[in-house]
Amino acid sequence: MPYSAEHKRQTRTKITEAARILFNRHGFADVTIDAVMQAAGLTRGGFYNHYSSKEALYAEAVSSFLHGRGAQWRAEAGVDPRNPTSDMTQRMLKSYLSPEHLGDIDGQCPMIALPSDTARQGAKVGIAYQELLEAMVSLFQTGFEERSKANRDRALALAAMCVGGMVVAHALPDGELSEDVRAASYAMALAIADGGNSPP
Amino acid sequence: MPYSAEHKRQTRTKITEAARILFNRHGFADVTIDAVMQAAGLTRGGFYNHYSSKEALYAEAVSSFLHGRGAQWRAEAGVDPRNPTSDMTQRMLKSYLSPEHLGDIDGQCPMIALPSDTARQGAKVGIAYQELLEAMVSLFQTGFEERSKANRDRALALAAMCVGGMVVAHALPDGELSEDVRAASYAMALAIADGGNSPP
DNA sequence: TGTACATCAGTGAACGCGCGTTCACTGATGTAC
DNA sequence: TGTACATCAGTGAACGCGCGTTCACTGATGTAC
Repeated sequence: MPYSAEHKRQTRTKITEAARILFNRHGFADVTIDAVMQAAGLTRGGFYNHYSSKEALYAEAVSSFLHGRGAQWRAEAGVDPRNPTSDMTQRMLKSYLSPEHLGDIDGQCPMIALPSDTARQGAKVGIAYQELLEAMVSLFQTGFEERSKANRDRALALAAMCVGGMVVAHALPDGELSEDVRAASYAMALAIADGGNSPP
Repeated sequence: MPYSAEHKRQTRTKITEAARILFNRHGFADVTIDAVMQAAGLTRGGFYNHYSSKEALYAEAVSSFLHGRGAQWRAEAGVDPRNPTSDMTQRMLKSYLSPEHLGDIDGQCPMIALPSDTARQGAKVGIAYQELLEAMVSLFQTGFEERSKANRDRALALAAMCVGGMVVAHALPDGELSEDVRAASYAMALAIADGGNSPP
């Protein structure tokens, strides 16, 4: 069995990672298979040894964020849901709604970079998006002391605030307004997180 | 001067409106000039009598929402910023974050349907997006009694909550989770709007 | 009032280009002996 | 240990298709007389 399975796995990861970055930068339609393979140091034809279609690649690129770039990013922020600290949610919000995250197109959470592409792709892509959201919601829930319907709703709204603040800031060309939206969203998210079990 | 200016203006509006709906449904890349012109009851070639490029059309399609479908939609919701009532903000939130708005792909606010397309297009598109956001923020500010930095921030965060809740709900394939996000965002938005001048 | 004319919105064929995907081939590598 | 072999990851040319845009032409309509 020439070329170990490990070798193939690594190549596939290189492709996925290159794709994730390019999709973040340019969106689904404006990224070509050729560009992805070149960024991964390979040539066009080999793509179909690893993925059955461009859409399948897209789904995995979104999905890969959770355990790849996203995990690294949580580690840097000192956020670990399996070992929750009292300020975990605050750390998460600070990092997610930071100017650095907004400016880091390549490393940005795909929920921000790709929502409208995602909404129009096939089932696999939607599932990948949902995985990301559920991870985020679950993290917020872990940060709350009590597990209740009210707190789940709070976690969902908090996730919407995080994604919404960044999506809007990202779409605005005016840097000042963009920054104002980000900062206001961050402040409001903190307030929501600090609030009691009932909405503010 | 054959064909009155009025006639040309009407044709242009037909094209823009057809485009707005198709872009909402399928996104920038997956809408062809041919499809737009057909939907407007015209043929491909005439397009460039009205617009200089597909991107210019896109910008105007986004922009047109404010005084077109969006104005109609505000009227139906009983929201008029020039004649503010005490429950204007509540009405706005109820309508924007409603299940109906979420399901109405064709008539949906472009801030929800097209954010990632928008972020990657040219300057005109960004400006159009910003117009929509500013209109929304301004409406929320009008609804608040006092004009202050804290209330502007509250209006910005509220807008982020509205867009975020809908964008996320829109991207999720699981109808139940999608509905939970929408409902939680709506409840939280109401709480934010009802709160005092300080964050909750 | 009626008619010739000029304009330009609209038509539809054609152009050029790039992309997703396929395919016959190559050659690096692990295995059998 | 060394060598022939089989496998399949990777190559790069080619295919087919569709799209944005251009262009020469048509014909509906307002105006001048």
